[in-house]
Formats: sequence, C-alpha cells, structure tokens
Amino acid sequence: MPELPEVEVVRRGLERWVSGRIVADVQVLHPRAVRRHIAGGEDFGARLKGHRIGLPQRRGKYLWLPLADQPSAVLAHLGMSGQLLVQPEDAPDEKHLRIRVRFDDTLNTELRFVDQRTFGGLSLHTTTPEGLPDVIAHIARDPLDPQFDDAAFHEALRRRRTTIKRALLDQSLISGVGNIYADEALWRSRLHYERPTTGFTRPRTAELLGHVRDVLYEALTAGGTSFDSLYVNVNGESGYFDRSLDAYGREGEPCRRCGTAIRRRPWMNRSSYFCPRCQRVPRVAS
DNA sequence: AGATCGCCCTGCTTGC
DNA sequence: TGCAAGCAGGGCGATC
Repeated sequence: MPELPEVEVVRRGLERWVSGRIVADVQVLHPRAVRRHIAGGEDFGARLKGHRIGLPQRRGKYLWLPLADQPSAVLAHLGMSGQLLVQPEDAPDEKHLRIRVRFDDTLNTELRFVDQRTFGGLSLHTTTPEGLPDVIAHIARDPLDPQFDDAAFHEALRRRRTTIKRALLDQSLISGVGNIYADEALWRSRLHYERPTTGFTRPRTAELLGHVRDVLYEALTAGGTSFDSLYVNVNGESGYFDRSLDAYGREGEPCRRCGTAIRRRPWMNRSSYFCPRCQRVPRVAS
C-alpha cells in the first residue's frame, strides 16, 4: 500500500516523464476510477484535452498534476493498489487498466492509471491561490513539508481526546502516515498505540515526530517500500524493497530491541503490531 | 463539532 | 476439493 514515500517516488517519476506534455486524448475504462470527478469520465477527458501538464505536486498521499494554463489540477490518489505507469503506447493493456492518457507529441509513451482494488482514482479540481486542489484543503501538511508546524501539531495533539495511533492516521492533523509507518514510528518511540494524546509533553511529541520523519526518509531513500507486490512506480519498476521493518508484519518474531515476541492486535478493521515489553499498555485513566 | 464506525473493492490465504 | 471467511486498508460520509 503506497504511503508518502511511495507516492513521492511516483511524483518524481511523473515530473520526469509527464511534465510539460500536452494531453491529446483520455480514455476512462472504469467509472469508479473517476468517482471523485462528479461530472463523470466523459467530462474528465474533455476538460483535460489540449492542456499542458505542469510540475507534479504532493501533499501526504495525494498528488496532483497542475494544468499549466489554468488554476486546476488532476488530483490522484493511489488508494491501496493504484499505479501510475508511463508505458510505450504499444504495450499491452494491464488487466486492471482504468484510465489512459495519451499525449500530443512524438514520445510514443502514455500515462496509465492501473488499480486492482479501485480504492484510488483521478479527478479534476479547481486549485486554490496556493495551488492546492480545493477538495483536499482539509488535508494537513505532511511531516516532510518544510512548512509543517511542529508546535501547532503538538498543541492540536493535546487538544484531541483520542489515542496516538488514531492521531497519526488522521490526515487532518498530519498527512502521509499510514498503518505501516505509524507502527514503525511508535515502535521506535516505545509508545503503545493506545496511549492518550492528551498527556503528551513537548519532548515526547518532538521525539515521535523525529521518528516519523526518520522512518519516512529511510523508506524514501530505499525507493519506497510496500508489502503489496502490486505496487509499482511510475515506470513499472518494482517499488518493493527489502527494507527490514521493526514492528509491522512481524507477529511472533523477536523484538529487535528486547527479544520479546511482537504482537498483532485487531484495531479499527486493521492490525497494530507492537512489542508488549517496549511499548507498554497505558494505564486506563478513570 | 469532534469522535467513531461502516463501507467501498479484489485477490490471495487460511480453515473446515 | 470446494467453498466461505479472513485479510489487506485509506478516506469519506453517516451518525451520535
């Protein structure tokens, strides 16, 4: 499942292979892939045709392709299994090809949105004066954004009546962190996922943010990691790297710090992996 | 309004 | 062997 590092790898690929090109034609092969484009696939294609693609941008797990000549952008979310591929025009269609974008040039490559589980999609939106698609105005800056405000995050964390992993996955507080990297950052911070955010001290928040950034940077350096072999970067090269994770997916294996078996617990229709010794369950405040 | 929960989707794995 | 259930899970809308 692509998280921030994987999406950034895709963004860089698009910057290299798609920026500056003019859209000639769009084929929407599955309506669900454009469900966020309310006017539908026909309208999506018509509005893109003839426009030049600008510099691809990213916030958290969203990325978008601004149109160079007007304040709008093609917003993309990869969901669970989405891929943006730049393929030769004569390459056979992928089994789960959902959208094809052809360009008005002689490079003989096209952009393809491929998505097995169809949690992802493309849509066209007006951009704010800051260049942000209007529908993602509620998405917080991500921790690799130079303008991410650590102090404001700390205050927001303390105001919330919630627990730390919920907060890390709340894209309106901090974006780009998914289930895998949340568990990794919590393991490094020796924090249990159910620890209430209310009692967080400034140093504790600072340490956690540091680990979040480290985990994301390391994954980005490795080229993005994912347990889902479906994930492929913009050129179709596998983005699956053997980076060893410390908590996620390691149920029953020894904690790399203390040797205790890592546990998996059902949590919010997903799983949380943690070391029961390093990451103690917080005492319930009554 | 903040917090919680169910649903969307497909293919692989597990269990009876 | 065959079928059903479980699992992966981001984001959003409904609900309280």
